[in-house]
Amino acid sequence: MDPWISSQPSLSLDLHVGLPPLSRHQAPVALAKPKVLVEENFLQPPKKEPEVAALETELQRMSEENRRLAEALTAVAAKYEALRSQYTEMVAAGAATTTGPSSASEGGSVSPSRKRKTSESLDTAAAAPGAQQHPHGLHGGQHPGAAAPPDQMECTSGEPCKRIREECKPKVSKLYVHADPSDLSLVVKDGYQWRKYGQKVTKDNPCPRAYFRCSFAPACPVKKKVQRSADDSTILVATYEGEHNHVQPPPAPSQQAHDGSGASKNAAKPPSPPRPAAAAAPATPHHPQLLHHQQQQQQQQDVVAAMSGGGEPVGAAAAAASELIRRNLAEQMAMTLTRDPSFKAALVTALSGRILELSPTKD
DNA sequence: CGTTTTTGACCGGCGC
DNA sequence: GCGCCGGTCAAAAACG
Repeated sequence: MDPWISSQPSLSLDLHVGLPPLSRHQAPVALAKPKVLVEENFLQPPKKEPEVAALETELQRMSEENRRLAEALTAVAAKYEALRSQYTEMVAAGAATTTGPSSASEGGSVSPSRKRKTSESLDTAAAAPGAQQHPHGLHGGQHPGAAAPPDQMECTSGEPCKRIREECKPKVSKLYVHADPSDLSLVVKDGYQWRKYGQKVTKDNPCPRAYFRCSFAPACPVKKKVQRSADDSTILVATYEGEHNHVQPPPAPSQQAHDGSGASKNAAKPPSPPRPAAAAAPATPHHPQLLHHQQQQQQQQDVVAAMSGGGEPVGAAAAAASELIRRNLAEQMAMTLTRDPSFKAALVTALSGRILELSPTKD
């Protein structure tokens, strides 16, 4: 019987547990826990109609599939880590051979502070508290806060340091955001709080470049440069340097007042619509890690384009490479999501709410 | 009144 | 050595 069930077409646990093709790689881990919730709260009714049985079977099947996918994901992650460490070693070896033992060689001749006034060094000292322990932290990867800004690496020599600094550039990412042409503000909403500390007109671009610093955490080394594209003034190019060593600020009730350089007081500037504005660019990410993934995606797509001979007809090999890269990216994004505790919590909350909503006892 | 933005000046890197 | 240029500082102004 259970008229409730038959009257619930949405009983299908319509939480997208039934993975669309694309999410096949990302769902397993994230859904593992909520699935338990479902089983505990949901399958207890003793009576099992055929539909329920079918659903249960389906659920089990998906559980199995999820497990398989989770294993595959783990394997891929392991391979990725191995490759990454290989790459890191190669880069380190390259730096060692071209520059020698670096920092020690010329030590001492450092300018005590590259800043102007003498008191400045305090600033950098305070800005690198504890967390910045990775002298050669090549792209901190998934470790938020494992990144030391290039300028603050404990390298005290001249050239070697420079070279290493350049090789650590991967931590610089770019984000292209489509902005309303009438909106003159250089505001890129990315979920963080930014404080503008400078603006400059650069040579190669008539539009001024704005410099932002993360204002949420005083010691956060992340900097952001925002400038309109020289080619298309409707495109804002945001360049991020470094990685946040703190959690993302809680989502503001009124988002528009929080990100983008504390735009709350930009009365002189036209009020930008709260909409994140992301037509030409990957949608404004609320998770900076996603942002970085998007950057990586773009970079890797560029690589693919370069591999294909830039302009020449793309061969099957390039297409295959592109496909491979897409898959890898999807997997990386899935890993990022599944590692994010807040994402899991949100998922659990959503599932719980949904289940309660559907529950026959709720009435 | 506290915080943020503006903006001119300063500093260091780099090319010539 | 010199000049250009990008990045940053910091005082003053603006804002809520």
